[in-house]
Amino acid sequence: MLLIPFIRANKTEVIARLAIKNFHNTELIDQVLQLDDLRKNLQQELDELLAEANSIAKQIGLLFKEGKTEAAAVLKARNSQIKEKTKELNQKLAETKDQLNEKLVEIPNLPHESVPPGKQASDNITVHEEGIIPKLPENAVPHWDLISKYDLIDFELGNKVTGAGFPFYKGKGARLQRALINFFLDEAIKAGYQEVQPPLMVNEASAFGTGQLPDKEGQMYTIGADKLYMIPTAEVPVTNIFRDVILQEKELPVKTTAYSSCFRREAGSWGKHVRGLNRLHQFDKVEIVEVVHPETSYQTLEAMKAHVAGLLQKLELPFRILRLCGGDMSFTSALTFDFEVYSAAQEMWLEVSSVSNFESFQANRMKLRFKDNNGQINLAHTLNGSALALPRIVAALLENNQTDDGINIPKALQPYTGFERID
RNA sequence: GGAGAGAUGGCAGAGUGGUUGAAUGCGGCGGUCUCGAAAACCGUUGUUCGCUUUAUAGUGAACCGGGGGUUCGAAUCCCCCUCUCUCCGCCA
Repeated sequence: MLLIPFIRANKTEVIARLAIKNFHNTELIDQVLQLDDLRKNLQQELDELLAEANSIAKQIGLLFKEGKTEAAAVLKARNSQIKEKTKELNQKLAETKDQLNEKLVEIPNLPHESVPPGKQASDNITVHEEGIIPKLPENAVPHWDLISKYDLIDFELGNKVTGAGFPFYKGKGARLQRALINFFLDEAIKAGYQEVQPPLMVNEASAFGTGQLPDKEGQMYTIGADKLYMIPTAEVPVTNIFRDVILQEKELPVKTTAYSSCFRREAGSWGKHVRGLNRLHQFDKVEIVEVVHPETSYQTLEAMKAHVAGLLQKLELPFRILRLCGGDMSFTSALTFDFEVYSAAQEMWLEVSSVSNFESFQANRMKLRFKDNNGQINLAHTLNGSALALPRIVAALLENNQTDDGINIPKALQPYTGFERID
């Protein structure tokens, strides 16, 4: 969430920049500022009363020691009255804080100045494109046909055991998955990220910390009996490692990578865009997360992009990078680049990674700070990116590398798969 | 799941109603000493919110797992919740 003093000092700019994200609720901004004023007034009033009560209580203590019980009784009565007032004020203050927070949390992050305006995916800007789109054989087919031809993934079985969108990976299909996970993790470790294996469920506070709550409750699977949420991405448990943490400046940057299964309800999507591996309820992903000094977060964003691009180059996949427009960006992001690979048989670009700088938005929500060398406490910046999401990578690998009698595995991956071809 | 014990500052650990934001030790930071370092010694050491002609300053308030209560006054008494540990049961 945004800092109130910042909103107050830059109200016009805040409104203008939120408009890029198609957020036009200026009333909400005003309400936040008004509630904050009220909060301050109540705080002041309450503090004064409490100060008086404290001093009287001390006097009573002294009077008792001197045996002046009558004088003490007078003060006691006075303090009882003050106490009634503080109770009232306290309640008002708590209510005001709740209301303020409720509103504040509804204001999205400000987009970076380089974010183009726009309403939907078609307004995104392609900033980079590389790799060769392969010429497929005459009888080339989409990955779902290849998957059944070589018996790599069983959707029907997943359907039986769990439901649509929860496939079984089998044989070389399963081994390809495992190879990709190890490849991605090893590359991340080489780039200086520390590996963690996070829990696959998180509590409410964590889901709030990274911004899934209160907004996107519907996106997550919930474990109602235990008030837990299945993670939609490893970003959630990994970033929340740092919730309520004050780091030392010299500890920055903190670079973390994690492999996890991800669970997304994604209700209401049908058609060929969700066919095969294009969209699943459970999928695997390797995520990279960084906590950095505010001054270096945009350099870090570039480094993360380079890392993701390197992975796709090694996998020999044609890809492009998009600068997301205001309307297509997430609530929490300040600047996001999407990576899409070309899936040659579907003749479609598939999103395989999203790399974002959240600046201090998440950090403010989860109170992730660092103490600088002058002893000052500041909010850190957080970033994350997929490096990479598996299913669509698998789809593109299968389609782009198909031949009449098999599928070739890219060289970089062969040490991990232990085989060079699927046939 | 059953029984018991506990939750205090970065860590360890005192504190059972009245200048206790909290002894002491360790760690951290600054200094003295030293060519330098170690040792020793001295000093310092949390977070949040408010106010003060925004001040690496002053001042008020809050915080001893979380929430509520008793009291003029609570880390200290009472209630609820959460978590941790030990033993038993179960289990990979």
